[in-house]
Amino acid sequence: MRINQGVEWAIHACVNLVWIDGGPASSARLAEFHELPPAYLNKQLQALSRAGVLKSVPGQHGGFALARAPEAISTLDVMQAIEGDEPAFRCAEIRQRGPLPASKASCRTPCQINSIMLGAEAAWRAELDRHTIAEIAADVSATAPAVPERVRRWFLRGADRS
Amino acid sequence: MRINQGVEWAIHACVNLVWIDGGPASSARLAEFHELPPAYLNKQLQALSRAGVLKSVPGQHGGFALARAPEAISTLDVMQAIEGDEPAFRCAEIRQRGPLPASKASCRTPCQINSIMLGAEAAWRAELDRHTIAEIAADVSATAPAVPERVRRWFLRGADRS
DNA sequence: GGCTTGATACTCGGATAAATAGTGTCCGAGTCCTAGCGG
DNA sequence: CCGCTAGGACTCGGACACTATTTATCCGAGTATCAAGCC
Repeated sequence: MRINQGVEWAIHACVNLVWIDGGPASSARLAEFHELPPAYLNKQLQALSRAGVLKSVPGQHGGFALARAPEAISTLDVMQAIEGDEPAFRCAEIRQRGPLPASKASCRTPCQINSIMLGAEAAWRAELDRHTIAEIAADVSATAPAVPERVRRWFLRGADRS
Repeated sequence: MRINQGVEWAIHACVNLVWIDGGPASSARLAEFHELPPAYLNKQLQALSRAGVLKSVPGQHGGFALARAPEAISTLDVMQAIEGDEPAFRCAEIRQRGPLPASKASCRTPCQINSIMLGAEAAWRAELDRHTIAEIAADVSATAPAVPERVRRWFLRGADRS
């Protein structure tokens, strides 16, 4: 089992967007900042756009911008946007197969294994939901106060360069 | 992201082993009970054996048996035996790359994103660790009291048939 | 009759192929900006 | 001088290859069982 690399990329991108005041930045430029493959990052950001986390701005000075306040974007939102909202564990209901299948009456209640797995995933998501993009940005600027301004300048300089 | 199907199979297999009093059952027979590919289930059970959850008994009337009491086997144990113990989220430290890499002083503290992700996974594992094989078996026999005995008979009948 | 010994049937165990999900790339549709043209 | 228009450059967006992981399978090594032969 492995979480998509894109999740990490997307969160970093969102944090960077916070520091440039949510203003639109192109996927190419966001990718350049972390030496990522631009087209693939673009694909991830598209997913975030579809999920309503980001909004895409077409045109020359377009790009991706935060769709709402960073306090209202949790890491879970980003995660689900990229991974999809289907659970990691999918019960195949094998208890209903084989020479001694579970009776239909038994299957009225969901499979215990499934319940446990889904419960654990719920705990996992709840923990992710407790942390927002704004919180991450605040943490970083607490440990390295100069970073946000430097990042902002780098993105603006790029805008000037064009 | 997707959890290995083998996890579900392995837990079902463990529960069945509880009902036949932990006695050894061959992977072929365990597979037959749920219409699973025998060789592949065998592979999963091998992983559990390596992890010390099951013990393998070679020879004619051999198979796999619980290595310890079902109360001492959590769903997390089974999960980690099959999925491995490396975290689902692996930070690539992309903050250290690109034109504006994070300073080494900043990297003294772990990446905030990584911390959040690992914390969420810890919550997930903790939840899985709260449930044991014995608990699942008890739940099933509470909703369908006849099942354990019927399963036990089926496995024993198989032993007789040989 | 009891013990040794060999064959046998069954088990696990790891090495080896298909299928699927993740990773990465490409080019087209659409939009905004800019520069030139006419009024 | 001001408004209109055509062109261009840049953006997202989804369709198309490539790689790694998961899924599935096969055959060999090893062991307990069992039966026959020997003491």
